[in-house]
Amino acid sequence: MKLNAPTIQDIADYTNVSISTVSRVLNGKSIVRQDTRVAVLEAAKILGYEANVFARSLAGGQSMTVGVVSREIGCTLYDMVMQGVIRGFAGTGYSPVFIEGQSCEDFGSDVVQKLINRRVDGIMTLGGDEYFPENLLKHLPKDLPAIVIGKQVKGWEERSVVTDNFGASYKATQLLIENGHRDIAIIRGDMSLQDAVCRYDGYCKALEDAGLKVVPDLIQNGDFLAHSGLMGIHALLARGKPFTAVVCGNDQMAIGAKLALQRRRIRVPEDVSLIGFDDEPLSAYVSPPLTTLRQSGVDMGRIAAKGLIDLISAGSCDLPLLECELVERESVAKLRSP
Amino acid sequence: MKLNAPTIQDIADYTNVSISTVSRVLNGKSIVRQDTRVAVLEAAKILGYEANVFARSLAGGQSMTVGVVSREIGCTLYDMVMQGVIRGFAGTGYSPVFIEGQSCEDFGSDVVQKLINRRVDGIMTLGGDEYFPENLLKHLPKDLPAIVIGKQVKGWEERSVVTDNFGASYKATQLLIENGHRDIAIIRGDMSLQDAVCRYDGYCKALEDAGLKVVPDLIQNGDFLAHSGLMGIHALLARGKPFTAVVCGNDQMAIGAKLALQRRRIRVPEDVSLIGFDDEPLSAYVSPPLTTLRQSGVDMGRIAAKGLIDLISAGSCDLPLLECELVERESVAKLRSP
DNA sequence: ACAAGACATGAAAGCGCTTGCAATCCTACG
DNA sequence: CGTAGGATTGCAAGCGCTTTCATGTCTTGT
Repeated sequence: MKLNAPTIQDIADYTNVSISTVSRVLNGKSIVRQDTRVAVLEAAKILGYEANVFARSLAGGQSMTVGVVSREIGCTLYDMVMQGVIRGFAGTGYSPVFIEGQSCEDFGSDVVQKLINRRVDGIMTLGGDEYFPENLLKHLPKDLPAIVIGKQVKGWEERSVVTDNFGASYKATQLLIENGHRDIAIIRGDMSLQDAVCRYDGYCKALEDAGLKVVPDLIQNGDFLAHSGLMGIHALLARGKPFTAVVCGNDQMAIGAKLALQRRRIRVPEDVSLIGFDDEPLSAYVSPPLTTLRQSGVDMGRIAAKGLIDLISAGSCDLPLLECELVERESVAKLRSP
Repeated sequence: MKLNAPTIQDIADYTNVSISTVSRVLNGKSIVRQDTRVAVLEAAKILGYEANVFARSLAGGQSMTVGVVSREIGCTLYDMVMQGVIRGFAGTGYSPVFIEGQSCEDFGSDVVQKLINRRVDGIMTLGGDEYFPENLLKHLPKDLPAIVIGKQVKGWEERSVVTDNFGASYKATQLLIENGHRDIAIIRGDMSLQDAVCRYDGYCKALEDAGLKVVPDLIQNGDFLAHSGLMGIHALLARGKPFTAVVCGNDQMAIGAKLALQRRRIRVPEDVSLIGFDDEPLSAYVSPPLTTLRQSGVDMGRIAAKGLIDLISAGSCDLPLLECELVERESVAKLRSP
């Protein structure tokens, strides 16, 4: 527990070279003779050297910290993404610093300034609504590596990790259609968030491709929380327009919807089929177990972390479009012949 | 978006004092004449000065970072605690740095060294098993502010934020007893974690206080995940010892248990009552809605963050013992007269 | 064998901030 | 009015590391 950790000076003494040389081999960017390099590296290992992040950063090197900026937190998926980010950076030497955005207007300059003051080596944004990552991104120094998670932003396709919400929702709706359903309702998530609108679009497209109509009375808004799923069913029912299936913006709402249905003595899936989104840990254990589309927030976070590190160190990264896996459980059933 | 943020030098120039003086007023620890102080502060505000964390830390000041060290993550509650911690530090100037512990043996010196290298101003530990926070704590420099979350450690009573698991579990069991239940099973959480054993102890005590026996055949181990709740019911049932209620180590397991029960055509709560722990978002929406004990991980995190800041700046903190609130829903019913 | 490069390395100047020590300025007191 | 002693402030030395710029050192071509 030495409080005075070894410095490059120690390594220099040990190796009989100057600290400049030590610095050079440690950074690996300049040319150093092979044997010197080896000697220094060895000394570093023996001495248990670990760079002082503060000194390094002060001197103009990397700060080894990356900024993670998110709009207000609260959505389960993005909580998981943050976990993934934390784990993704664990052991890499980089530490994520979280910055929560407040006002949407000033989001740009304000936050960016904070980030710059912190001397972050890169940033990532979480989630997205109408303005969010864009406002910030446009204020960013163009050479600051950045990755956006959870929103498709024009010009950032290469540097974003997003799940194919549209495609997944399309698949979900299609499953319902294949099971004979024609009157398919939807309880949408918070439409100010891109995830929600993509999922809605997928639903519409699937309907259209099957020659079905999108009927306004079967569209209900929610906010991604269970309670809005529950209320959504009541609202849908109140309209009098019959339906035999509903695609929900996420599992939380699906589970809320399920409860509302069951409370009304409407059986799931015998009377109406339900499909969710996310595959939360509990979704497999409600009754009936929820059919859903699996998406892993933790993985997104991990992938993003790796991507950002690549971007910082190599100048480029290779990010996949995340597909959702359809998890068929018991909340979807074939439409009974009327 | 000035990349060259104002420095104390700028303030010094602006105010016609030396940087030493500026530094002194900014740190507030030394004596500075009132009017100088005011002038400097004003200049700082006008210039939009924000301290360079790296320089400050390098020079021996605070690093404005705190270490958050946790055993392997994965438990929902502690995920929430981390969220709370992040939010708790948001806007305070301090940034949490997360360190995940690997091997248990070396947990002490190894991690502490990392922390020291990072020059953290304080640390907090998350969760606890047989050895965890202790091993680390004993290697800590005695003057490094620290707070332990989620475990009661001798000598750290004043500096820990823990929920009264024992009391809460006692209450849960008592509720069952009051409802006429006598054959009360328990599905415990991962007993290597203190939370789980405290809850088990509370269960035992409540039983004993009511003149009931703790019967081994009604004790089943789980791991806090839903699946273990499901398996737990099967195991319990297989033993042939009848029971009319089961207290579960957390909501996840309770929900798993519920599914297993329903699958076996055993009704909840008519045939067996169920009580969980945590009050997860979904727990109110399963059917039947789960009776449980509410505990807020986010609050724990927030409280801990505030506490640590107090500890760092004031040298002391005042932390409450968190009580759990009994949330009565529909998974517990009076025992039907046989 | 000699000069021109190509290579390697060292010296030194900071990065922005804290702090021990010395210098300066007041105040009260004799 | 002179001065001791505390209140304020300025100086300067780093904290550990990156990065020119300059100095050697070693190859090669002829």
